[in-house]
Amino acid sequence: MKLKELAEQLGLSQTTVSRALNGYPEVNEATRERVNKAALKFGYSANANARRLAMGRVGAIGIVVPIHSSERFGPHTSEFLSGLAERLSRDEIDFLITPLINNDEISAYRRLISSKRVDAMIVSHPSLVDERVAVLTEAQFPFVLHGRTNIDAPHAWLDIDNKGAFYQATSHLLDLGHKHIAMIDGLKGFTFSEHREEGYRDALNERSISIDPHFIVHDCFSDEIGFRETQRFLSLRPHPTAILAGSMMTALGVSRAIRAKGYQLGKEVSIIAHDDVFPYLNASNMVPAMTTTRSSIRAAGTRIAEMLVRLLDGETPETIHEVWPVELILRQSSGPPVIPAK
Amino acid sequence: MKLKELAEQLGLSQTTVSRALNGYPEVNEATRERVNKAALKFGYSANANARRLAMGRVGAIGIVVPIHSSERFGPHTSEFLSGLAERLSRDEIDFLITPLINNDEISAYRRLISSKRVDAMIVSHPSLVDERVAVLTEAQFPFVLHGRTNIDAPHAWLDIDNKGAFYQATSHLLDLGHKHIAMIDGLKGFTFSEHREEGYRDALNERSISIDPHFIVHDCFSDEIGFRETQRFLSLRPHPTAILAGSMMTALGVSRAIRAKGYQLGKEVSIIAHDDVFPYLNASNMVPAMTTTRSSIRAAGTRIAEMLVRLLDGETPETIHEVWPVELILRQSSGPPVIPAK
DNA sequence: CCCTTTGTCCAAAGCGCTTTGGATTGGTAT
DNA sequence: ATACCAATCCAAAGCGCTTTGGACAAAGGG
Repeated sequence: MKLKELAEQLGLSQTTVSRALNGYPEVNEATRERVNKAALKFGYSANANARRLAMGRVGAIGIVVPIHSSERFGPHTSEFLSGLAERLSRDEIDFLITPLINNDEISAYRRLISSKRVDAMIVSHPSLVDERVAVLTEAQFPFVLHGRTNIDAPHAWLDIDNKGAFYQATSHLLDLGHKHIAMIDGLKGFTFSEHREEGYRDALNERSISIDPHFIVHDCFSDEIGFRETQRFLSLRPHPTAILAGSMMTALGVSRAIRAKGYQLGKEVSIIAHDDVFPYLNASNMVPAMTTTRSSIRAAGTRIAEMLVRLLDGETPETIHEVWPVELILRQSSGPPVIPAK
Repeated sequence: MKLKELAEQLGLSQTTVSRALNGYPEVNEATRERVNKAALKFGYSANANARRLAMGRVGAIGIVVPIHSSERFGPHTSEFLSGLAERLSRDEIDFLITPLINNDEISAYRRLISSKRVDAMIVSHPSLVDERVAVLTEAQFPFVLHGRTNIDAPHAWLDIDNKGAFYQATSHLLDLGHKHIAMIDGLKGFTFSEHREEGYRDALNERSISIDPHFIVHDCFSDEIGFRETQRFLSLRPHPTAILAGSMMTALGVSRAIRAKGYQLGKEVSIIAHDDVFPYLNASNMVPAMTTTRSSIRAAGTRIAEMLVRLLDGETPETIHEVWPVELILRQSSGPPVIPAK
């Protein structure tokens, strides 16, 4: 069933039917109702391609997901997308996921722009100087950045206070009396990793505690990395009495390694993890309950969707950005250091 | 830059340029090369909407993701999508995710069909008699089902042998001497959950062991459910000496509860989990290493993408279906039951 | 009673691409 | 020479929708 046929059925012109369906004012309410009823009855729904061709607007936003790299389609991404979806579905905007294979991100973004298949894009995991952001702003293509980058050009973004989070966590451990604090951070180069490290370093520097490079790891977030690196940490002399974990996945591995060594969490070795709030992995349910810096990545997705809608409604990107504070939630996995009973 | 302009630049007709770009034979190789170069130089890339409108083909497949329900956008979904992406990106097919809010699945599928925005769809988590499958086959819309359903109409699907997996796991536990085996399965109504329960029941019936309804739980897959239900199990008299967990998330909670009770995994209480193979959560890395029934959901995604491509190439759905066997991998979390030292 | 306004509706012109049905050319067979 | 064929290229007709620029009638103002 196409518009033309529907119009014929109703004895109206395509124009009127189209307008009725799209809520334009210049059509009689009675007519509109008649049209709506008929559309429902015949199961008519506009051909999206034709519609977009005619309007120039698409009703979809684009996301490029690298599928082979380490920041792959993991639990963070899916929580984030889930949050996005929550808001975007209200406006019937769906999203187009372009998987990236050859790792040529920039050209993937370029193609997506010129193919006119999306109205806007979301870019995640920025580096300190992110070329994608540069390309998109230059092309005047609307987008929201999840994270921060140092590119000058005005653009919309939302980020959490990663630096503050790790500063807080580190300071808290220092307050508890820890002198040797290790960190398993995200991959080098990403802004969030750098910011976290900054927070960590600032806290240590503030107390004039020297920073041991062996205590800093940059890698992907996984149980395995957490386990392996913690084993390494614990074999050092002196070993760290507290570990910052960049994600809950990492934290699982860290906890495992601590326990494997016969230590108790929050006693011989403390741990504070960053928690993106996964519905299936709850920090407060762990044993012992895990102290975390907490910020829902899902909520961030929802908010970013909100920003995107504002952007598409014509709001200027300059005014759209937010930094979310991160709360430190004290639970049992962090406590004053205890000398291991030898 | 649009086709017309490019054609003018080249002094050719739109027809020729279009054909050159799309690899049609009736254009001189020299001309084709000239066109390709120019396209590259001017950064021309066809407007996807116009192209689709003209061709009737889209270059995207659709997925409806319920975002509020329990089978939400979780780690399973993202691993699966990741697998899909791996294969689809080769053919430059991207996917359109339609978030579902009001839970009116059927009409979401209907809209997606009639809006002509996708060439095919993937449907996941079927129930025993799945209405979506019925609607799609009736509409003659190409799709691949991830899982199985009892709908007669021929359709393409791929499923793992859930029944066999749980039959194997249960039998193994019985071989070890367990008499009281509990199961935390997926939500009631989904085919995979039902199949798993069948496998479990068959194994028990085969040995004439009566089935205690208190030992069977249907719920979503999460750490929390695993923990809570295992606590409940362990408070029963007699309590189960082995627990089947439907997912690795669940298994985490189960392990936690077992340990919290002061029991050792594989001793007082054994556990076998179904492992969908998450890159960030490795069964063999756990302590003790976890016995699992193992089948990569990511690989399934890739294979389903493959099937989809075949379907779009005109292959008939009748011939496209596969059941994947599931391997039981014995590790340390399962062993003969040990009477708790009271 | 004529003129303007307002409320409805319509015909037709795009949107940018693919594809059908030729037209043109140069070469080969008759 | 004539006819025929293959190799190239092109003009124009869609694809199904939105939107511009009126047309037409009823209503209101003088």
